[in-house]
Amino acid sequence: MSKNVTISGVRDFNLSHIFECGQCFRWDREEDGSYTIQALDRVINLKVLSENPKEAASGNSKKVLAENLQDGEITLLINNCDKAEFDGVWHHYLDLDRDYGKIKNTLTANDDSGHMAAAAAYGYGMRLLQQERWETLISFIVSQNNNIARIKKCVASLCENFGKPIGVYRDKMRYTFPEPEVLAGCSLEELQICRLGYRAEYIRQTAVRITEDNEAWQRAAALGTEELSVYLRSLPGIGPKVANCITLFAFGRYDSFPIDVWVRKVMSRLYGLPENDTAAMAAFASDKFGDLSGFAQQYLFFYARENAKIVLKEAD
DNA sequence: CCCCAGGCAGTTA
DNA sequence: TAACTGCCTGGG
Repeated sequence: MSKNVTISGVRDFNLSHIFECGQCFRWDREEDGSYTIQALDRVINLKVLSENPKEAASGNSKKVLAENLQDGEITLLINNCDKAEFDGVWHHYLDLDRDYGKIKNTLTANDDSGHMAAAAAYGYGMRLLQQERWETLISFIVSQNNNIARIKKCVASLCENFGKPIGVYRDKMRYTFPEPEVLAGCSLEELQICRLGYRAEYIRQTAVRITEDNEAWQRAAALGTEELSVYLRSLPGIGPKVANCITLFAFGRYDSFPIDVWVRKVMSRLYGLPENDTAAMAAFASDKFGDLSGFAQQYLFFYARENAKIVLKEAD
């Protein structure tokens, strides 16, 4: 509890944009604005010590769409973690080696509509986390036809009921994400303790598949993006959207472009593509965003969802 | 009480 | 292959 480490000179880093853009589900926003994160069989608390002066000066950054959200350096305070652990584990998890300013510039320069520029400015400090494969796979099966509040509860319940305790932090016992063999050994009734609904059967069957043919699962990481996607979609409960989330969030395939209801709205109402033509949307992303499609998707998704009334008001 | 949430799978035409 | 529909659950 007393271990601390500070990291200064961090650019393009905004806690709420990173954790509330829907890529991960095991975090809690604390009263002081810090975030407690559970991942990699560990738990830490992240706090931003020095705010971007320009953003702070703007008063309410949520209401400002563009100019005021320029880059600035912040200092991170990480609790329950020492320097060695941060360097060895969390630095990579938080994707701190990547230059997001450069990514935003490239995406913006390739889109003269101005929508990408607005979305990237709005989502200032968003980063794609380098998440664990197995946890991400199960979490996004849970996510289908579901809302974020309930997804978080389901995932937390899976950990509390079937994970291993890793100690008390901030007055709560923390647990690891359950291993494939554990979920594979659960009956449907046992899994339903977590209120997973019809997704319980998908999770059980997928856990069984991955346990029984673990080699295929291990080999998947070496596959090309399309072959990886085919493999993932062969697992119960994984369709095109969930597969794209997994390749993007857990396998670092940044050419992935998950198309969900929000991205569909953006593509149709901002970029003028036919509402139901996901193939055209995928082709558009591939052409316009290329190897940076995943970053574009996160900026656009977050921008649309947080500003639905403003951004998507035209065409009802 | 109704609507629906970051879809998927099975069934029709 | 495109369109249609049911699905667990609980938040708003």
